Amino acid sequence: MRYSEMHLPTGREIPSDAEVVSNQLMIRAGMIRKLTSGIYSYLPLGYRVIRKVEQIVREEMNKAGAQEVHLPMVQPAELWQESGRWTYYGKELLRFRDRNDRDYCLGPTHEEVITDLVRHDVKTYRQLPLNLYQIQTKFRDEVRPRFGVMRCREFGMKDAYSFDADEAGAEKSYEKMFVAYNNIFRRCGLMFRAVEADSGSIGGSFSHEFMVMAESGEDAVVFCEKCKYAANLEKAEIARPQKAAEAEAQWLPLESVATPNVRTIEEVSSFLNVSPRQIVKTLIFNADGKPCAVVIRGDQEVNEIKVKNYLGAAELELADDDMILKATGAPRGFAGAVGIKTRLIADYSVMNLVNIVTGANREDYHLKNANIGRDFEIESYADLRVAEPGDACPRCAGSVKFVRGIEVGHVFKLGTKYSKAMKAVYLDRDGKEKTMMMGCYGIGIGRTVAACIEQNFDQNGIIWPMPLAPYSVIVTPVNINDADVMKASEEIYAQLLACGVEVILDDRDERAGVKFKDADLIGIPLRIVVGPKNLAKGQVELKIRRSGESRLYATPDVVSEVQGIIAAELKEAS
RNA sequence: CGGGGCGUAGCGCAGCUUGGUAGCGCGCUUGCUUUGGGAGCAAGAUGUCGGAGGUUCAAAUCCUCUCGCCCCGACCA
Repeated sequence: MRYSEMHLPTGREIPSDAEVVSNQLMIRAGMIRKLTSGIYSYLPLGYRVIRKVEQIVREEMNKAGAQEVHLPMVQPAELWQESGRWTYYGKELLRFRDRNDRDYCLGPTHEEVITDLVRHDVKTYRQLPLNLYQIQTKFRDEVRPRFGVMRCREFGMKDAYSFDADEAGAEKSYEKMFVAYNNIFRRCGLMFRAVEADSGSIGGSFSHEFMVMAESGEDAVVFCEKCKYAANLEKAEIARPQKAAEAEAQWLPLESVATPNVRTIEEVSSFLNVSPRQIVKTLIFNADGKPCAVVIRGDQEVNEIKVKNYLGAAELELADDDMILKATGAPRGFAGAVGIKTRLIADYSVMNLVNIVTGANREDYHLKNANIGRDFEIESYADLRVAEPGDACPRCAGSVKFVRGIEVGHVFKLGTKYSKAMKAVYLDRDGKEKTMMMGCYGIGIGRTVAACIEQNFDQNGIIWPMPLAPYSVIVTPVNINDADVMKASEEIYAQLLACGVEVILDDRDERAGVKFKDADLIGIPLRIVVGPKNLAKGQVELKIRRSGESRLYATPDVVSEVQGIIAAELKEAS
């Protein structure tokens, strides 16, 4: 394409409301424009990159045996009422009415629609397994959109849904998608990691997120240096410690101490001059309306997702002052394990503690030397805390480290959550009606593009990996008023086009500096600079965006050289 | 939803404290010169100062309300 004819509005200034690099660069490079909070337009350059990702996704999904469909974005309330999500989904579901006063929503995801489709058309085990996918616009009315297209309200997503006759089949479908996702992100030229993830209320033991490693990532990833274990911090397991030998001999007499207005762990620690490791924190949670106390060592944090999963609660939040008062008989800040009137579960971290400091369930008092088995009993011990760097790996003898990541894909087994609620059944070999096993698999297309930029940029702009580059090459005549320079540039451009290379000819009447800056900003991997001095010697310059390296080639050779580089880089990522 | 910040030309910003009818840089238009890392000179165009109401002889500036955007938190696929 001729640059002079392109709609490619690049900008020198960093937009004032763009926080992360990818967002700043996407705006400056003329890829996107914000329409309103969390809603973006893609301009020609940005949309080309989107289509690159989509194409890779299509190829790998098709290769994995999935078939592409296109489902409606506007969905009737009835379907969502059937699955139970009309009430459950909350405010993120954008609802509206049509002229006949019927309720609809904009699809934030498509389990309902796909399940409705499949239950209608699939009647026998002979039609299974089935995997259908689409690439489509989703709308989620995010509380707080941010980071440009990384967390926005309207976004392009590839979502796939698998239907299987049984658990073993579902397992296989999941595996296939897992492999396909690895292929997709590798082909996109990304540094990523598949990590174990919380499957939450959706259920099922298997769930993986595909994380692109980037400092700006919203998620923390925990991984082991020795083995392959990697998990989202939300999910990261803590190994169960050994129960220490009985330490009753060390037990000191229980003691009540006045601690006026001393509530937090820090306050208790300094007031009583004991380490937070010797204090036990007692948190009262409201689990579906019922109180439950969780105790954990004072220096550690409770992972609410673990608590929620452990209790099997639909809703979990910290109890309000009223519930705390009822459960403990004391105001916030003095809850303790001894004599509490609720269920009491404990994190592993308190298992081997003796002579514990804890709240007294009495205003302005704490207890010293509380001991499990003498002063209070724990209903059960579980892994309820947030992992920390240096924790023992739950799978091997190593220890874990933390990195940050951007979630670009998520695969999980749904089981029969939707098929059961919506009666997606089939007749099995034995003539019995059975419920289909489902899986669902998502990839954020725009987010993948943004994540790629987060991993590939420098001070001058974006550095596209070849597979996602909107154009592979830009031909830059240094001066369009020099007839020889223009003639050579046009020839190279025409030859590249003829070879099917995606190429820009920067035929603008701009100074060389401007053209170089723009080429760098939009991140074209290869640049052929045609200037009068080199041309006089029959040469042109080939500059590599990523390395900054530049080499001179005889004019007739540069086209094949470029083709070679492109082919090699695409192959490397395949 | 709680806390904070910001809305002035396409973009980035100043002006507001102390009211007097709007400015800078980039970009844009025209001309001349220049031409290998965001050129120079000259001449231009562009604003209901987010909106509504109020105070005042006079409001970008002060007051009230309202809308939008951003950040932190809460919440959440």
